[in-house]
Amino acid sequence: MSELLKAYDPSQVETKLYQLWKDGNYFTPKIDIHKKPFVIIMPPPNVTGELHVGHALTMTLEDIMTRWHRMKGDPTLWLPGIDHAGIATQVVVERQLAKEHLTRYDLGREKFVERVWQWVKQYRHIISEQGMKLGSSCDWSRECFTLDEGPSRAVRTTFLRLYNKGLIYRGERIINWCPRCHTALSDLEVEHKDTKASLYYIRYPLTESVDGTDSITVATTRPETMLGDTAVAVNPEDERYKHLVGKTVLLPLVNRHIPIITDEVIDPAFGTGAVKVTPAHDPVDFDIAQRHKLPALSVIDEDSKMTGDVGQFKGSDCITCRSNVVSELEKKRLMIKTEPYSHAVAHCTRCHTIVEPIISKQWFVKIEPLARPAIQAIKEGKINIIPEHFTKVYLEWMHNIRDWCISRQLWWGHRIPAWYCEDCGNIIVSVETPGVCPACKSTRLFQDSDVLDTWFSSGLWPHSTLGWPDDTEDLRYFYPTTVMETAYDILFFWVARMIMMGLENTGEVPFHTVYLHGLARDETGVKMSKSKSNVVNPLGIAEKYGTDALRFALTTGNSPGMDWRLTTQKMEAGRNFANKLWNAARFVIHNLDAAQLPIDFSSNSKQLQDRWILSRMNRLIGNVNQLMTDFQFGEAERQIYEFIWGEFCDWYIEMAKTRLTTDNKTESPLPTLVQVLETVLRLLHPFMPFITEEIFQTLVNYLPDDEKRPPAIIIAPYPVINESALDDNAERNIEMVSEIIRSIRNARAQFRIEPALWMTAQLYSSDNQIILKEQSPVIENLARIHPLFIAGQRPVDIEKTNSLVLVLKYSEVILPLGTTIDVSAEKKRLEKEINETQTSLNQSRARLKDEQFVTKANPAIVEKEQQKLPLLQEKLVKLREWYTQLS
RNA sequence: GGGCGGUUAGCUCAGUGGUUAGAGCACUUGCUUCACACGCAAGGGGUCACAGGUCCAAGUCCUGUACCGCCCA
Repeated sequence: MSELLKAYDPSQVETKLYQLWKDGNYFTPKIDIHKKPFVIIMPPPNVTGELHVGHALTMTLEDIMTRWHRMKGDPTLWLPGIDHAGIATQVVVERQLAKEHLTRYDLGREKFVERVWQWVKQYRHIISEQGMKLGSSCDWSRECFTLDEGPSRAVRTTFLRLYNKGLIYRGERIINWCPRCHTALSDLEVEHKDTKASLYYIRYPLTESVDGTDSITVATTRPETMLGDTAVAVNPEDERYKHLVGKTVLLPLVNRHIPIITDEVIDPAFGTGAVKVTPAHDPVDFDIAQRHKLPALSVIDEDSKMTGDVGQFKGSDCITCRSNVVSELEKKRLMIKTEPYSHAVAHCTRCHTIVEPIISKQWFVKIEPLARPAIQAIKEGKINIIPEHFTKVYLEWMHNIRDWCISRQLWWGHRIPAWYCEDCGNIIVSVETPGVCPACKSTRLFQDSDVLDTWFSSGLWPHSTLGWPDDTEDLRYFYPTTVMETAYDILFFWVARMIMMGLENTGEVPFHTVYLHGLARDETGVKMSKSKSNVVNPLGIAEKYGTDALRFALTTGNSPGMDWRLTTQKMEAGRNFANKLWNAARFVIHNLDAAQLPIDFSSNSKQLQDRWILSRMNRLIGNVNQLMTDFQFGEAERQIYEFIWGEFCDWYIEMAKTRLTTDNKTESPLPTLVQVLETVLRLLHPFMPFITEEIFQTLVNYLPDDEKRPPAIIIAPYPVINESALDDNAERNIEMVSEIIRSIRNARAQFRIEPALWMTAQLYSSDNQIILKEQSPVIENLARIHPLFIAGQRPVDIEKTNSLVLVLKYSEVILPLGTTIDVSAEKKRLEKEINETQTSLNQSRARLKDEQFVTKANPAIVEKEQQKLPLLQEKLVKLREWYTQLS
C-alpha cells in the first residue's frame, strides 16, 4: 500500500479531484420536470477584489447544501455570479488612478470605463479561481456578471415597467450626497457615527416684541446652515412658545424674515425646544417644509462649499463657514452659549466622507407598493428566515422604508434607460436605445448620464440570472429558487430588495428560505474589514491546512446568525480530523489489501461489535438527515466528527484489530469496516469534499466490481437510515464491555501499573457471562489482561490486601495487584462511590414515586428511569458488601 | 430613543424542554501499542451572568435586572 501516504496531503489531490468533477460534468443539473429542483443563486461577490474568509463561509455553506441535495438525487443548481459593485469598484479604480496622479476626469468617461473593464477582467478570473479552490460545486457554465447582456436587459425592462406603472419617478428631493464620490447615496449607503460636537444656542430677534419677549433662542449643531433657514419651529403643545407662534423673526446675518411655526416632530426637550428649519440641508426639516409649504434654500453645493446668496461666506467650505458664522454671531452678541453635544453624523460607507443632505433632482422608486407584498410574503410564511429572529428585523425595516433613490452620479454601472429630447424636453424611457422622439420626431436625444444603484440589479438577481424577462426553460424550472444564503449584514441590501423586485416582476417569491450566517471576526474578536486590514485570505489557509480543514473550521459547531472567529486552533482541528479519517481509511485499505479477496460489504454481520457500530451509525444517519433538513449544518458536522473519531476509530477499529490479528473463529470485521467507512465518507462528503472523494476513489479499487457503484462520491447517494439496524441490545452490551475496559485502564493508571505489563483479572456478572466470554479477547487486548477469568458470582474469600475490586454498572472486576494496597485509601474511595450511587438512587426513586412524573412525562423517559433503578440498587449492594469485607 | 443578539470549563464556542451539560485548544499523568505523535490512554476543571416565574422536568420557555456587542433612528 504505497499509494496511501502516512499523512494526508491535500496539496497532492485537490486540483486533480476538482478536475475530475468538472470532467464528469457533475455541477450542471439535468432538468427533470418530474423532480423538484434545489436551487441556490449565489450572492455574487463584488468584483472589487479577492475573496476573504467571509466569502469562504458563504461558499462553504452553499456548497454543503448543494452537494447534499445533489447526493439526495435532486436536480441541483448552484448558480455563481459576480457583481460589478458600482461605487465600490469605481472608488477602487480611482484609487489606482490616483497612484498615477490621475483622476477619472483626466481620462474621460469612455476611457475610464474601459479601465474599469480591465480591472473586471482580471478580478473576475481570480474570484472564480478562488471559488474552485474552495471546492465550490457551482455550475460555472451558467456564471453571470451583473453587467452581462441578459441581466442588463432585465434591469432596463424593470426600469421601464416600474416607470410605466408610476413606481419610478424623477424629482427634486433631499438626498444623501457624498461630496467626495460626487454622487447621491441611498439611506442604506450612509453609516451613522457618534461624534462629539457642540450644541450652539443662537438668539433670533423677533421683528416686533410680543409681551416683552423680543427674541427666540434656537439650538443647533450646524450653525452654518442658518443661512438657509426658512422658519423656526416649536412643538404645538409647548406652552413656553404659544404666544410666539405665527410671529416673524429676522434671521441674523442675512436679515431675512422667517415665520415661527409648529410641528409635531419637534422635541420640546431638545435644546430650548425651538429649532431652526433648513429644508435644503436636513431631511427632517425637508419634511417639515413640505408640510408647511416653506421654501427650500440651498446654501451648500456639491463640493460641500457655501453657495448662493450668502454674501461674505460664499465659497468657503462648511467647516470654515461654521467658525466664521459663530464668530459673527458672537460679535453681534447673538450666540448665547455652546455646550458639548454628542450626536450621530452620516458618513459615506465607501469613502467615509461626511455626507451632506442636499436637494437634488434624482430618480426614485416609490417603495410602499413594493414593500406591501414583500411584508405579506414573510407574514404568510411563503418565505422563511433562519434564524427566525431576523424576521422581526426585516419587518421593522420594511415598515419604515422610504422611497429609494436609485440614480448615481457615477460612470460605472447600468446607465439609466431614459433619454431627453433636446427639442421638446420629452422624457423617453425605453429598453432599446430610441432613434427619434415620439413626441416631436426629433433625433436630438441624449441619454441620462447617471447610472443605477448597484442594488437595483441585485434585486433582480434570482430571476435575471435565469433568463427573465424571457420565458426561458431555466426560469420555468428553477424559479422560484430554494434558498438564499448570505451574511445578515446585507439582509436589507439584498434579501429585502430581491423579495420586493422578485414579487413585482414575476408575481412569485424569489426563494422560500433565507439562511443568514454571521460575520467574520479575527482571532481577537474584531470584525474583519479591509479598512482595518485584518482580512484573511482563505487560500493561504487552504494551502497551509487543506481546503477541507478550512471548511471544517468555518462550519463545525457554528450556528446561523452568530458571528464567529477563525482561529489557528480550529484550522488545526480540521487538519487533524482529516488526517484521522485518512489513517482510518489507510487501516481499512491495508487490511483489504492483505485479505487479497474481494470484500462484499453489503451483507450484514451478526457479530455484536458489528451490530453495535451499524446501530450507532444508523442513529447518526438519522440525526444528520434531520439536522440537515433543519439547516443545522454545524451540529450535523459535529456529530459526524464525534462518530468517526470517538466511536469508529477509538472503539470499533481498536476492537476489530483483535478479530483481525488473532486467528479466531469469529466472522471477519472487514465487511463492516468497509461498510462503515464507505458510509461515513458519503455522510461527510458535503462538508469535506476532497478527502472523502480521494479515499473513495482509492477504496473502490479494493472492492469487487459493482455496476451500480457511481464513478465518484460527489454523485453517490446520501446515506438514509436503516431502521432495522438500530439495536438497543447491542448498544447496551458494548457499553458494558467498554465500561469494563475503561475501568481497568483507569485502575491501572491510578495505581501506576506499567502500560506494557500484562496482568490477570476476574470478571463477575450473573446475567452476562455468555456475552462477556465471547468478548473476552477484546477485553483482554484492550485492557491488557491475560488470562481473564469469567464467572457468575464473586466469591467472598479474596485477597483483600492486594486485590482491587471494581464495582461497575453491569459487572464486577477483581484486579490482583502485585503489591499491597492502602486499605484505608481504598475504603475512602468506596465511601465516595457509595455516596454518589446512593444519591442517584435516591433521586431516581423520588422521581419514580412522583405520580406527576409517572403520568405526565414522556413514557420513554419514564421507562429509562425504571431501567436505571435495579442497576443502581445492585451496584450499591455490591459496593457495600465489599466495603464490609474490607473492614 | 427603539429593536435585536450575547453572557455556559482557563480560552474559543456547541447545546432546537428530558435526568449525570459537551467539543476543540490549554492543563496534569503515562505511552516511539504493528492506521494515525496531525497520535493513544487515563484524569482535573462548570452555582450554565443575576433575581423571580411556568412546567412532572429549565442552560433551554416567560418576566425583570446588570454588563458586552450589533442594527435602526
